[in-house]
This record gives sequence, structure tokens and C-alpha cells, in this order.
Amino acid sequence: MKKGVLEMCILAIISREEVYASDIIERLKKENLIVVEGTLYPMLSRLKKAGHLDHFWLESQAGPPRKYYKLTPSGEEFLNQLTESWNTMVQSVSGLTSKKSKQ
Amino acid sequence: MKKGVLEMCILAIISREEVYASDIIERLKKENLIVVEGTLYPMLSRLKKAGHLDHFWLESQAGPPRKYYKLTPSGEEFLNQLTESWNTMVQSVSGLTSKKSKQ
DNA sequence: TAAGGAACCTTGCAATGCAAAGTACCTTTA
DNA sequence: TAAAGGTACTTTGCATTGCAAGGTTCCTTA
Repeated sequence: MKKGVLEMCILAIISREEVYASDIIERLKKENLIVVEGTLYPMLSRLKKAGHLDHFWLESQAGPPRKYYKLTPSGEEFLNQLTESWNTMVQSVSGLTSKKSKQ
Repeated sequence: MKKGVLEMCILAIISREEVYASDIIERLKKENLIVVEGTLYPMLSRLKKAGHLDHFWLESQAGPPRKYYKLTPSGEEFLNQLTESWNTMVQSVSGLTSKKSKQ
């Protein structure tokens, strides 16, 4: 029912810019969505494995190289699906919570 | 991050009317939210155990007696909390998905 | 060359949602 | 009055998910 919200957020971020893991965590935090590495890395791997993401390495000015992510066409489509069902669910839920029809 | 959406829906339904399990499933289905017994019963038990729900038995016209649920004061408060953080999250997520600022 | 930071990755646990199977009660019907 | 069937409640076991915690590797700086 409520599956894929985080996936959707992450794909949405990646669809806007090419980012690496720490960027994603930062973007989420800016929206008050706290996600940690132990959550993110496995999810990125899953999405990659499912064919929704690609990555490439880029050198950094300081520190080890970074893994940048990018949506595949399949990823774009998946994001659209997730967004659509998210919107539907928000509708549904507000249909339940807004009704103050106690008596 | 996205915890408690289903709990919120169920508490919201119970807060409006005294219902038993099948009623809840039906109300959810009416909003296109599919929830099955194997999900609902354990969740009702958890909420009861946490002090958010009470129940009482009522005879049925046909079939075994039904367990009707009712929110406790703690349940009311919990529902308010859940609703608030749900609303916040919806805001946050739409902040991420609506930005079409690719370049 | 040691220390520390940045980035990535893995492991193990707890919670959640679900399918499936099980139990109990009540009504109908033969 | 016993069998059949329906309604309701419950439990079990599995897959997924989110997370804390602990590694590993690479790079810079002192």
C-alpha cells in the first residue's frame, strides 16, 4: 500500500541532478527527511540491480572518488509509476483523515 | 520516516465510528486502500496493547460476536501526532517531486 | 608516515505487511 | 441433530525495509 515512498524520493532527486550518496542525504535532509547511509546504499544497489539506475565514478577535489547516479529510461518510467501511486495514496488517505463526520 | 500511515488510517476510521475488523477493511477498500486480515489483526492487537484502543464484544444478527474498537484518550493523542507528521511528510515529499528544475 | 576525514559497503536486528492456515461460533438444511 | 457453510477472529512464517554499528579504502594534511 505505502511501498516505495523513499525510492520515489531518491529517484526524484537523481532525476533532477547527477548526485552521489552524500548529496542525496543532504537533499533529503533539506526537506526534513532523515535517511542514513545504512538505508541509502542498499537501496541504491537494489535500484541499480533492477535496472533503474546507472552510475559512474568521478574524482573528487579532496577524498576518494565518488559514485554518481543517473536514471535509466526504465528508472524514469518507474519514477512515474511511483509518483502516480503516491499521489493516489495521498488522495485516499486524506479522504479518510479529513472527514470529521463523527455525528 | 514514513512510519505509521496505516496505523493512522485505522485510528482515523475508528475515531469516527465504532467498527469491527471487517468494517475497517471495507472502509479502507472504499478509498482504494487494500488491507488484509493478516495485516489488520496484529496491528489492532499492537494498538490495544499500547493503550491506544479498547474493544468490547457485540452480538451479531448472524454469525459469531464481533469485536468493536474504540479509541482511548491516548489513542486520540496518538492519532493527532500521526496526522501531524503525515502532513509534514506529504509536504516534504511534494517539495521533492514537484520541482522540475532539471536545468 | 601517522592521523583523520570522506566515501563506500556490509552485517545483523527489529518492525511491518502479507499469504496461508487454523480456530471458534452461529445458522441453515437435510 | 448432525453436517455444511459462512462469518469472524487469530496465528505462523516469510520477504522486505529501515537502521545502527562496524568495516574498508582512498586521499590529504601535519
